[in-house]
Amino acid sequence: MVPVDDDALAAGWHELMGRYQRLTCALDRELQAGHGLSASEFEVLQQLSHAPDHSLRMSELAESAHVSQSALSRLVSRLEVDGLLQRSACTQDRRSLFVELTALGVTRYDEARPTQRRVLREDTQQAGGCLQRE
Amino acid sequence: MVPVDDDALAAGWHELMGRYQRLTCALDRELQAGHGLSASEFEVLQQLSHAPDHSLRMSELAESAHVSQSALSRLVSRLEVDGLLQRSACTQDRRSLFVELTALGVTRYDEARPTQRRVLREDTQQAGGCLQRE
DNA sequence: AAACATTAGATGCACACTCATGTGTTAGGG
DNA sequence: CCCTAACACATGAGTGTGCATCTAATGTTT
Repeated sequence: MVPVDDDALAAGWHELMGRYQRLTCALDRELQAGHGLSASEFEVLQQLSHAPDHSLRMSELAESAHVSQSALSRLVSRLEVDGLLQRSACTQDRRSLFVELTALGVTRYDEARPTQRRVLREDTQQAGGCLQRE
Repeated sequence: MVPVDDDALAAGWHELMGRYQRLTCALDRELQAGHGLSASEFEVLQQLSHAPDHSLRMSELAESAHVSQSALSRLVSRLEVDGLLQRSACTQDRRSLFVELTALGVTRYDEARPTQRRVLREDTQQAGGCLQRE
């Protein structure tokens, strides 16, 4: 077991916090201005767009989009009002709900994706950001 | 210039989000339960404790703790009520305020630090977490 | 010196989040 | 079967945050 220096760990965490704050802030600003989406909302659309049939259970979606259960419930409500996705019952387990991207949701995601990618790229270049895997 | 794959960038960002959410959640839970501090509040105490005279200007503190100006203003108000720190005027520039850790604040930070380090260590081990620098 | 621009910090407001709990559904004993 | 536990999601209450704006102090221009 490699001995891990606590202070190095704290420094790493501090750096992670910084990068996260900076990126979240930039993404929120640009996605909101350009497409009326928050970073979390974009992330939800992204996970759905990568799912088979553009559809996932709420619980699966919460897991894969790194959003809490209650936050997802409200977030999905908002996006459903906007017409970007829709909930539908799950006949196998009536406790579950499926969330499915609408055509409008697909379009909105496709429009927003270049913006998100651009922000990520800009930050990575400017900050020597270590987003890519080693 | 190395060509950067947009999808790899997005994957890296997704991973960063996950690690941040997981750690923030764990830190908030444990620090709150054990010491009545949020992760942000702990971070502020930490920056102050590493500063000369345990004292920083609000603007410096906001920068180094990765907290927005308005969030810091309220956060400092809370911690001041709790007696962990105190604001004091800056005679050179009366727009600025100094924030200084009180004895109680130092104590509280020293108590909380092992908890924070433990959470970081546990997460790093469990998730192969890449917190340490390369 | 007067007028204007800039900066530091506080605050009203709207909003998203967390926590705890409620409702309805499914699964597992006794 | 019935009763209880576990689960999926929704929701009310409380709280922290961001944005825009305000006040006060400083810097700059003419």
